[in-house]
Amino acid sequence: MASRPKPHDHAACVSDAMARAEHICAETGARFTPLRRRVLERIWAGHKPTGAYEILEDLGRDDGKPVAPVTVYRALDFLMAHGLVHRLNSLNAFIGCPRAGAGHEAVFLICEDCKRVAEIDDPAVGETLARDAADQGFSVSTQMIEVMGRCPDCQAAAHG
Amino acid sequence: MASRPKPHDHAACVSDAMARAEHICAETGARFTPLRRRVLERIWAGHKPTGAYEILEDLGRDDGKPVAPVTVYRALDFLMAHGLVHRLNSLNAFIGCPRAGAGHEAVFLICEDCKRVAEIDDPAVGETLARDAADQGFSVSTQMIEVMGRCPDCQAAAHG
DNA sequence: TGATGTAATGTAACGTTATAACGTGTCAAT
DNA sequence: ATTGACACGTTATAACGTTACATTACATCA
Ligand SMILES: [Zn+2]
Ligand SMILES: [Zn+2]
Ligand SMILES: [Zn+2]
Ligand SMILES: [Zn+2]
Repeated sequence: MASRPKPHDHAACVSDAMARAEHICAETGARFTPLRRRVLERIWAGHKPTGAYEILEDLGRDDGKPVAPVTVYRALDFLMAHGLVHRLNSLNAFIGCPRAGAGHEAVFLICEDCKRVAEIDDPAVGETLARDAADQGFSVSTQMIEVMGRCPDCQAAAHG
Repeated sequence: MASRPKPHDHAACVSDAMARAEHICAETGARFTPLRRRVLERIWAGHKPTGAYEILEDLGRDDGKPVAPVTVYRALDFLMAHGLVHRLNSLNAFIGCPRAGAGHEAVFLICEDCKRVAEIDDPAVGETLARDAADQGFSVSTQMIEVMGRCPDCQAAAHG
């Protein structure tokens, strides 16, 4: 509790993300419907990996009317297709992309303690993998790189 | 169908894997029980990613007596703990490790067409990731790197 | 040998994650 | 108004994974 390295104005962080989404959808002619907006908002709200059923429950809580799984998954598919969220395969969860729009190969640093995720983008990683794949005659379409470990805060908290 | 680049003597490939498993378990004092052996055999049999329930059904078919999911998962946990199989998170499936014993950070090349998987091990990838993580003050415990794309055979088959 | 402790497996129920199949509403272009 | 594309609703089911507790196998030692 001593230091707060990054104040992280989360309200701004969320509204930025929504504005970016709006912009991207407008550009591509994609329909950023209320449902999709709500799902994206919900994902950004906690700023950490969020399960589909977690979203589902929250949407249902918001306005009584229960939501079906498929509804959420469809929205998630849309958001992923437009690069607005990523799926974390090791967690069966989704997280907002802080660099939406840039068609990127991301690397995720997932804290095993607090579950927070940092998305970094080192082109060298993708290049190395592409080269390795090419050596095998393998042509790459997409990558999934998830690194588990401990974030700085949680290391400090464990003050080991 | 024209060329067969690698004849791949699969019988030998499987029996090698089983022998390695035997050896590793003997060394570490782990019990390579009949159940665990059957699960590992089943995974190697197809030489491609195999779902837990696929294994489950085959075990049940073998000797009438149905097998419960938990039984399979327990065996899989054991096999993973001893580095004999890997889990492919993007497929919810398991595959035998061709380099069992070496505690390694593997990279998986997964063919989206034929589902075959090549396991490669380029230390540079892990090093780069570790450095990237360190830059963020993040300490790495494990990694998961899965590359989707097309294997040489399937590229040839599509003769694009 | 039989008692004892530990690891492995059996059994039943349950929980979580994801998709299939088909119907209805919405909206814009012709 | 008709058409067609797309989003969303509804229901059911598939696929994946775990909890809790009972039983059995196996080694160790009194
Ligand atoms: Zn934020
Ligand atoms: Zn943390
Ligand atoms: Zn083989
Ligand atoms: Zn292939």
